[in-house]
Amino acid sequence: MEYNHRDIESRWQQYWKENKVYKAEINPDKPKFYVLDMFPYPSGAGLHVGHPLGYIASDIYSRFKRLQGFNVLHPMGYDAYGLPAEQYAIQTGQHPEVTTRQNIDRYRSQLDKIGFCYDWDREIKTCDPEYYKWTQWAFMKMFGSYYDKTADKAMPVSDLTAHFEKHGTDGVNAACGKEMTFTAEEWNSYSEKQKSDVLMNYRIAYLGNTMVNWCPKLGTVLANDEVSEGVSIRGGYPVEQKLMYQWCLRVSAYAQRLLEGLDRIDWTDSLKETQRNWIGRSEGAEMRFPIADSDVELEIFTTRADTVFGVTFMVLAPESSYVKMVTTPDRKEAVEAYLNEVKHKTERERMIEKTVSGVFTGSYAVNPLTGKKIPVWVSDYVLAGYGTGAIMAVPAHDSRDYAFARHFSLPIVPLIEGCDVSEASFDAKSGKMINSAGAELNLNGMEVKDAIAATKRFIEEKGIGKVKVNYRLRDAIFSRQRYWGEPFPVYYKDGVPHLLDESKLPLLLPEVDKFLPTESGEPPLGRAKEWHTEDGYQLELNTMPGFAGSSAYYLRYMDPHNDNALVSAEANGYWQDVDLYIGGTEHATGHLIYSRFWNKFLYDLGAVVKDEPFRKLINQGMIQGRSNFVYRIKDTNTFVSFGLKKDYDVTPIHVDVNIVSNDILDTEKFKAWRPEFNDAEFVLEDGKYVCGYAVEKMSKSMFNVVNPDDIVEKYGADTLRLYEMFLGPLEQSKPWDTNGIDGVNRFLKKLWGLFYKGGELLANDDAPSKESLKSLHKLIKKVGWDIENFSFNTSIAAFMICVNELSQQKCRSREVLGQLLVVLAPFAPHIAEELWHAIGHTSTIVDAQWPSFNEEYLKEDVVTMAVSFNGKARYNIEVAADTPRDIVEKIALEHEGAAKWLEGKTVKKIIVVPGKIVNIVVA
RNA sequence: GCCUGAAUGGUGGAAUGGUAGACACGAGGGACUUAAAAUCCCUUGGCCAUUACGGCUGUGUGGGUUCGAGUCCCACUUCAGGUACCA
Repeated sequence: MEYNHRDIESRWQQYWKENKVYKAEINPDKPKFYVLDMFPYPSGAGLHVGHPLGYIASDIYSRFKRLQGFNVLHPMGYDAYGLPAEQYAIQTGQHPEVTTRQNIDRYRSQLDKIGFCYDWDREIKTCDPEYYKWTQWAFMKMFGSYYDKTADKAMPVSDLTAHFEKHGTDGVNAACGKEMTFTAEEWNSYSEKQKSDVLMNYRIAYLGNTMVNWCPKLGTVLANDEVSEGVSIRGGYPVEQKLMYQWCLRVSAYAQRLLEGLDRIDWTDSLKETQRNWIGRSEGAEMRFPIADSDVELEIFTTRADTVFGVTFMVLAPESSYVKMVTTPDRKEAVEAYLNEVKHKTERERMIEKTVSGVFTGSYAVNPLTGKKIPVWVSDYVLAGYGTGAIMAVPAHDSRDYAFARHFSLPIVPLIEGCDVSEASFDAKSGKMINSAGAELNLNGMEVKDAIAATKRFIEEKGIGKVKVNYRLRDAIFSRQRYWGEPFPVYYKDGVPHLLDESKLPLLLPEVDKFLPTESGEPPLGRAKEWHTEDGYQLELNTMPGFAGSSAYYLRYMDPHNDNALVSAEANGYWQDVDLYIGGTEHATGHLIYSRFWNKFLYDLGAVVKDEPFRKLINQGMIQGRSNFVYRIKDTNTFVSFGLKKDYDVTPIHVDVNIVSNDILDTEKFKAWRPEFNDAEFVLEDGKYVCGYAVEKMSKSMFNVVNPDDIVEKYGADTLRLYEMFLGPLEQSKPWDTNGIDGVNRFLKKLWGLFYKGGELLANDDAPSKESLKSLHKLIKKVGWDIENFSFNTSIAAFMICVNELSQQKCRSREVLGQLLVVLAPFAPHIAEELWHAIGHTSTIVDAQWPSFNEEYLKEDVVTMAVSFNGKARYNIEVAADTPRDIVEKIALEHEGAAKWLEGKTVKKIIVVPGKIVNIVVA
């Protein structure tokens, strides 16, 4: 009987499915283990071989944990809301739900062929009302909460209003958009609209006027992580800044907790560092600079309080509200002209040009430490959204201020001993202070670090400013002007937003005639005829962004069909959190921040038991494409082989990788590939046409897409799984190269050959030989260690070695072969299951027990040790494994070769590494 | 600019500070075959030898620590990824 992967794999996949072998249920008698993949967005292109990489790794880990006796939760689902389906709908009129369902079906069939151990009964789709009910629910809870900084957690807004009624803002310590002060009387006299506006300043989900990334081509706003270098990540369309009234989530309130939480989770240092940078905590001081002859005070933020004696001008962001207050009448025209100029520059232009520009406002600020008057300028290098939107400029010690000062010929005062500011600023935070003495504060001679501390202390004492921590992390913009997303459970009554009653959830996405904005520029939901409450109030027209549905999906898997809660206390109490999360790094500053925020919020509510959702996270590398090229001689239809192309004037042309094998082109298939190549001619080398290659993104236009279905059809799922792991370290990005897949396929055939010869089963009940046990236990030890360390590629090498050894030993022991199969089962479950039953087992290998290895079998009787002189290996000696050190030394020195290396030298010392090395140090 | 990470044969990649190149691909040679495919065996970092299970050299560059460094430390070069007028 030959190894027939088609028959074996379909048969066992069917069996696992029918018997619900992978169903996970709460079992308090067993320890739980939750393994999660980042769920995919089902795109129209289907899966290519890069997608399953992480899924295969998590599948191996899940199966391994299960064999070890854990109750494993390993679910899968779809992040089903998204722009591509909607763009497609706009073009074709096809409802996004239809497209999405088709794509999901395609994904499912592709995934099924690879033999994953998902519990499909727990499948979720973010566009399913049963699921998005809980996305809407969480939004309502956020709307109904504010962040209390004293309690350091989210609290009900009703607590806040109760406080306002009694004490106004007195004693309130809450995260908010801007500081507010009012009395209880004032609060009580406010209209409903006014109260609503005030509360928006505190709610965790709030409506706010914010500068957003507006993408006119997509007709929607985008989050910061959906934009890169001034263009949208999806589609690559230009993005501009626009002020809009939008739903936002007060993620910034959680900045400190998001930062601290990183210390308690097992993620890579680089990913944690990326998040730390994104959160961007910086400690500094806020300081007030009064404007001369005016009541206005400029509040600025600085991390370099020590440089206050070197401030030679002030700069305001163009969007800053200070600009109007300080511009003098004679400068009004110039300032307005500048603001207008800046407004019409897109983010992209600003970034590319990076030219210095600005305008003087006509006002002067007074340095509170020196009393000197300094000019106030406006420039677009200061950002409105960070700090206070105003800075004190210290050109000697900040490169941006330096460029500005040089451009406008403003003075530069060095503050650090020995620094040279004739060519560039001195930005380093080290050295001794000079030129920094005022009437009340003298920093001269201090180290920068001490000077910063001294200045902070001084300004707090004098009431000039206060110590302040700033974060770069912004609130998340939560509105999208799109159709294909979760509707907000919100309606408007007299311009005031209200929540729907919880019993009305889920609020279903309505039908529309077209998926485009309305003529009046409203989002697509403006087209829905019945889009209002029973009593006629208008429902919210925006929908939620992509990250809404993916922020808590891991919780829903714990209890996917619960209609009364996102997750029951019982299910959450048992499954707790994700023990292992596998996915790409591209989510580092998007999903992985939002999820952590969302989870912490739910934790504050008491809805979940863990405040960090993902205990350990592994990032699988990206699989890039490997494109092949043919070289056409200019103005001909003749193609020249790679090695000879230098002799001709050629144009490289992408060629479909599926008609190339080991970089050799199948010239007949090439002629048939496209009509224009039908009469192609070739200049060959050694009778072959050799193609060039390049590593590029895997995409249709490069003709380098490799479909997993084709691999499964030709070699089988087990071969695909092994080969994907064998390509290299999981976390490393690498190009897909089908060359080499024969190696792992041969391995599976050899494995099969251990069990069958002809049609005859070879396994027997003979006692296993000592060397077979050694081969086996070496494998068990190695693979167990490898899986825990995600070093799957080296495991596969170990399997190959083991099978070769057992084959040479003619090992047919049922016991040894059985344990080999159990160890292999996480990697190649189909063939393992098949052979497991072939040698007489009746229960599935999925439920077998991971074998423990026995060190006794691994011990060597005789070991070979390398003898080296001054570290250079010279000859080997063989000694019994338990030979004492002094005897080993003696044997090494008595070796026939020793004399040659010892001639005329004296032995200084001998280092013995048992079982490995004897190093003789000679003079 | 800043932050990560990487650099080892023709290729993908192995190596708790202990004989670098496991395992695999590719290539070359051989067996079987009318032939091909499949399968099996041998060789395969470079250089020099080939009477020798022989010598030299070798993990981006230059230093250092060590009996011993691909691995640790310092400086540098190159590449990849992330991030940026964040004061």
